[in-house]
Formats: sequence, structure tokens, C-alpha cells
Amino acid sequence: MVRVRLAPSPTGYLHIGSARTALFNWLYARRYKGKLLLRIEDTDRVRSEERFLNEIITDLKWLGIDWEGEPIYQSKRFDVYRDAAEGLIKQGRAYREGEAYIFKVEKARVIEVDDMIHGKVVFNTNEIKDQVMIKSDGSPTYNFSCVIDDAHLLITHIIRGDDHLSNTPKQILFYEALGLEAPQFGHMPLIMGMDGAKLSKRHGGVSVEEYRREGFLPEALVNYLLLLGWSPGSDREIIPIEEAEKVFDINNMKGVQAKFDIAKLRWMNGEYIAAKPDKELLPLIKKQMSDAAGICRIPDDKLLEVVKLYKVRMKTLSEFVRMTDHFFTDDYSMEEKAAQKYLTSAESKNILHEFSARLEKLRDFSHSAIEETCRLMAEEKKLKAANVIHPTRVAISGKAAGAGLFEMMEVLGKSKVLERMRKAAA
RNA sequence: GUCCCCAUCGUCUAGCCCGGUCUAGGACAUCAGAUUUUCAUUCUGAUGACACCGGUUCAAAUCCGGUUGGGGACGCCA
Repeated sequence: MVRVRLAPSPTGYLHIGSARTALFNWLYARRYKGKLLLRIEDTDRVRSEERFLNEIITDLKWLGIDWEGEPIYQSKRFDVYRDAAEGLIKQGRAYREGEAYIFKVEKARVIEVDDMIHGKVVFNTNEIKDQVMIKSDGSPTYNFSCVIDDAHLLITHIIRGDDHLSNTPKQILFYEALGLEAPQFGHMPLIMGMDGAKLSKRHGGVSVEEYRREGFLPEALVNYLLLLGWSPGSDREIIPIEEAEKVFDINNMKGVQAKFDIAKLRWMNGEYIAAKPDKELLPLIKKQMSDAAGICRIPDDKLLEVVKLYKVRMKTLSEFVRMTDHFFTDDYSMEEKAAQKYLTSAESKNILHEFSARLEKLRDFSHSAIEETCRLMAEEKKLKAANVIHPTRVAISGKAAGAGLFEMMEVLGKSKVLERMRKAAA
């Protein structure tokens, strides 16, 4: 039975790389009908904070990653680590230096790791110094507590980042000394920023929380992360998690570090947004609106109409707020360049004046009726429809781009449309 | 510095394990055209890669060695 684990340290927010590690562990457990356990590595009492733990758990759940049972906390197991260290001292395999317990590393031994992703990796213990197990302050070191707890939890496979590859021989030494069986290891290459350097804020965000706030859908982020280092072996790009858990194979994982490309993530997010049913999108948009404005007073049916118009063109939920402000307030932003180009000339003002006069007579303010009016006017005035469309768009929305003009006008409503057109024509 | 991992279009990748079907396929991005008499969507097309050197072989993106480049680790951090 496969047993894998997540071992976050609550000393910061959930990093995008940790999220990927969590995802692959979850996938592995799902694929082989095993269990995923959660262990909180809070041995550093100074840096560990409850708010970080809560945030990490929130983010994992948001991503759709769930685990078996209650998490275990390393901070509650200091006695276990100390007992194990004492045992090694009694056996003569460790010594004390002040309050610290230190493990003697046998020299000139070859340690082989049969890594699930990299294959056979060989280390020589000459490269490894004696290892601290228990620090002077009584807390265990990472490598020591990690081994003891993984054994305690009966972990069969450890899937983690490449930064732990060189910890592996040290841990294997502990497994041996403690008379425990080592699990299988799989080390995934790290995610880098587009410039090849460590992922940081300037690459678009390092924590899952930032992406959530920006309006990325968890399913899109998961899909994107899935494709970073793994591929189904075909040309598929959009792979929902339910499908991934059926076809996931760790043998298809590459040992190559990947660069985090926010442009592709944005594309993927747009795909997921466009495919999402309006009813499911609505609450997410409302949340985004209230996060931006403090409160969202817009009635559902009105919001829904606008969502329908914009769901194919937003890449993130937060973009929606910026793109649609003219539907919800008269104090909407005005693009300078667009206003300059389409609203300043006498000709534009005349067109707006004429068009608004014709629209006023419409009893049926539907997009098809508006369009008909627009085309008829263009024909009679020997204008291109675009000459009417552009100024009108800018006049009523303040933007050069947006949803289809006539649909937009219908949703905005006759009185608002006329009011704004007249104001611009004046 | 020492040890370890890695190397296909700008990016993510397929192919590599089991050499020939690869004049290297797809996606994102970019550019161009069509459609939308608007932006987006959609469609079509274009640009664009096997890091380098050597070896093995009739044949190498695929196997081997080296070089270069990138990354990671060398903490009483995790």
C-alpha cells in the first residue's frame, strides 16, 4: 500500500514549488489508491507561526488537495527524537557535544539511491560530515526528525524537490543506523523563474495565495503545474485533475528544471474561465468584486449578464473588475489615448449626437435593434459602421476594447447609454 | 571550491529507455492573413530547437566520454 506525505514547514506561505510537490504526491496517492498524510515540520519554534499554517492549509484545500486524518506535529514529538538519539549514543554510533547529539558518519562508504525520477545516484560518505541529530536547544534537525517520522508514518515513497537529493544519503544513513527500512525516493527538479534564477516576486509571484488573489482558478493552476515536468506523452494540454489521476505515471516525469511561464498560465486560466458554467463563475466574480471595492452591491442578474459578455476575454478574474467598471459605476476609468482619438473631433461629436438621437426613438433597446439602427445610419450618412462604433464605444465605456458594442449597450441600458453619449457629444 | 542533478524552438514539452518511420511534432508567446465592418474569441499560415566536441555504428536528437552552460547541496534552516 502506497503511503506518501506532505511535509510543509509553517514558516511562510505555500510556495508554488511546494504546491507542485503536494500535487504530485496527491496524484501518486490517488493513482495507486494509497494514502496521503500531512506532517507539520514546526521544529523551528521561532519561525513557525500559526497564521502560516492556516494559510498553507487553506491553500492546499483551495487547490483541491486533501489528505488522510489529522496532521502530526513534529513540535509534539521531541521526546521521540531524543530517545532515538540516546539509543544511537548507547550503541556508540553517536556522541554528544555539549547539549547536542551528533551522529558519527562512517567514512568511505558508497550510498546508492535508486531515485524514481533520476535513476541511480551514487554518493560517497566522505562528502558527508558528522550529522547533528538534536541541537543544543533540544530540537531535532530536519534530516533526523524527517527519517523518524517517515518511518513512524510508514511512508513508502518520498516525492520531494531536488533540493533534498543531497539530503538523501544522510537520511539513508539514519535509516540504517536506526534499523529502519528506507522508502523509495523521487526527486523532482525545481521550478525556476523565466530568467533561470530562483522563482521570486518579480516573476509574478511565489506563493499560491498571490495567484488566488489575482484571480487564477485552482484547476488552471493545478493543470499548469501538472505540465511542468510531467507530460501525458501526448499533445494534450488541458487535462483536468480527475483525468490526470487516472493516467499519472511518475516515470513520465522529467529530471529537468522548468521555468515558470506566467503567460502560459494566463492562457490556461482563460481557457478554464471560458469553460466554466456561468453559475459557478458568478460567486467567484462577486468575491473578486468585493475584494476590490470592499463590497459588491450589484444584483446577480445584472452581474451575470456582464459575466457572459466577458468570460471569453478575461485571463484572470481580477481583470474582470478592471474591464467592466463602466457597467457598475459612472466613475469609470477613461483611456486617454482612446478618448483623444475618438471623442475630440467635431465629426465624432456629430456622429454621437446623431446616433443618440436615433437610439432615443427605439422602444426595443435590444442589441439587434441597436445594431440595425447603427447600420442604417452609417448607410444613410455614407459612413463606415466602424466610424460610428468606435466613438460610441469609447463614449459609453471609456475603453477602446471590450465586449461586442451592441451587446454592451443592451446590458448597459438605454438611459445610461444616451446619457453618456450626450455627455461625450457636448 | 567539493559533491550531486540537468541540457530539443524564447517558454512548457513529444520523441530518447528499445538508434533508421525526425527535412524533429504539439502548446504558450510573437508576427502575418481571414472572420468579427470594433477589441477579444475563432480559423489559417509564418518565424523558431536537438548546447558544443569527440567516440561507437552502415546509420545518433536517441548510446558512450569530455567540454561548456544552468541548477541544487555542502547549517545546531527546513
